[in-house]
Amino acid sequence: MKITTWNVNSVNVRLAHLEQFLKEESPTVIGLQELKSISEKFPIEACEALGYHAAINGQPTYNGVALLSRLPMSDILFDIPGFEDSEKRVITATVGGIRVINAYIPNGQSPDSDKYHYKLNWLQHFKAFIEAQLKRYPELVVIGDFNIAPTDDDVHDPKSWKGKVLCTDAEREAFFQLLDLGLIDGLRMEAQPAGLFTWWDYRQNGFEKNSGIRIDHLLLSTIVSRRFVTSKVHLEYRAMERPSDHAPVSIRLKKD
DNA sequence: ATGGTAGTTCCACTA
Repeated sequence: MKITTWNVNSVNVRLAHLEQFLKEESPTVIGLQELKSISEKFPIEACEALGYHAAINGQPTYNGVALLSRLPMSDILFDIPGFEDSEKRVITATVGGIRVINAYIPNGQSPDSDKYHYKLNWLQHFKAFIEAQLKRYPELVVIGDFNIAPTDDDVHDPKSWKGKVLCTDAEREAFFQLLDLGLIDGLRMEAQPAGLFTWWDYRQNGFEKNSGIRIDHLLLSTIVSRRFVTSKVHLEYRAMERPSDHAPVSIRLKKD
């Protein structure tokens, strides 16, 4: 089983890249973020033609998330139940016995903005949601664009990022509170070389210089983590012509 | 300290 997360930064602009990824990498399930599309304009036929079922939580202009799966999806859940939020950031489904929560966590803009407080508050509700889901579905993964670089090892230049949004102590604390629920950072299950990132700024040739950060994550529940085989950041998709600013990130699991 | 790029929408806003 292969599980992928990818912030595509507009699903319609990135459709050719997405189709190539589905063809060549054939993930069992992929969580997409930043669709920037209403559900009605999601390229569902193109995905179905490649053998994927689609569950879509779209929104005009901003946000929007979806799950594509080779296997049928069940118990599909939209957003965070009981949390009033006009932004479409979460979609959850059960695939092949695994509960997959796919999220686009708020960016927060800057620590002195209202959006930053919205982010921290959002994370508290997200934590409660994961906790409840874990009780019901112990075989669970949380994937997506977390907009948090957990440690300085996840940042190309920790000095310049210190105290900036995505790297503040409060955001990192919220991230580790998610792990404290009983989740493991999938990409840290095996030793990694320094400079392992998933997002690079479009500006200043960020990717060419590998001045990136690691903000896209796959968190595995204890039971799922026992099936871990390997993980991969698909750098070649960030190196393409007119790419998303995020690379797809995958983990592979043993059958049981 | 600033501004660099990309996507969408109505030309500013978010990232």
